[in-house]
Amino acid sequence: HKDEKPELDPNNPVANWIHARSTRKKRCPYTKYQTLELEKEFLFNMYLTRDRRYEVARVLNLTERQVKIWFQNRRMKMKKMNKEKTDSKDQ
Amino acid sequence: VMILRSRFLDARRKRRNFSKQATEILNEYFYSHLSNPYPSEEAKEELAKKCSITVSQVSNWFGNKRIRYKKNIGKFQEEANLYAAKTAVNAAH
DNA sequence: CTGCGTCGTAAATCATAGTC
DNA sequence: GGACTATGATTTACGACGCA
Repeated sequence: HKDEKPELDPNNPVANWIHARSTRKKRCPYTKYQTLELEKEFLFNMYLTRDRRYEVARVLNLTERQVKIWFQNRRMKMKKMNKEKTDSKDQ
Repeated sequence: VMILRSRFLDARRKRRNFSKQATEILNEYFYSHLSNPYPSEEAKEELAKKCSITVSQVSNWFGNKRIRYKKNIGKFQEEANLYAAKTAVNAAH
């Protein structure tokens, strides 16, 4: 009666966990100025056109990929904030 | 007004440590699923309810716990043994 | 096949609570 | 009552997968 889960780890519990690849870029906190400008751009429009992305990246000295990902993360943050707001309303 | 507003907005970072019972429940789940400590959305909701915290807080807790455990398994060995024993007792009934 | 979308997460960092 | 540590929350950066 000892049916166990499909585990193959002798004594290394973290073996099957999700791990970031070693090639991943280390998180680099953005400056106040960069964040402020990104927020302003987000206020202007939540979704970037390719031209705006290029321009924002150039001005803030970030890559287009970083700007794209910043907007993706910012939209998720907004979604989370909205959810919490409505949840507290409905209780 | 600005002060009140900023206080309200910064309230996100005004935290309270979770209750002892809540931490107990979260740790029981974590150590009894140590080889795959990734609760489903449903499991998170259940844990949130049991702990009287939000689903986001449950996610934060597991994210922090996983990385901090992984970073220093030795430091958590005693805690791991404690909850392993507790789970074993529960399973025996 | 590209390319950007969301979702869930890793890892680092932040901010403060709690402890000695 | 600081210095130090623990802990919850937030910020970058991806991987996986969806869709047009």
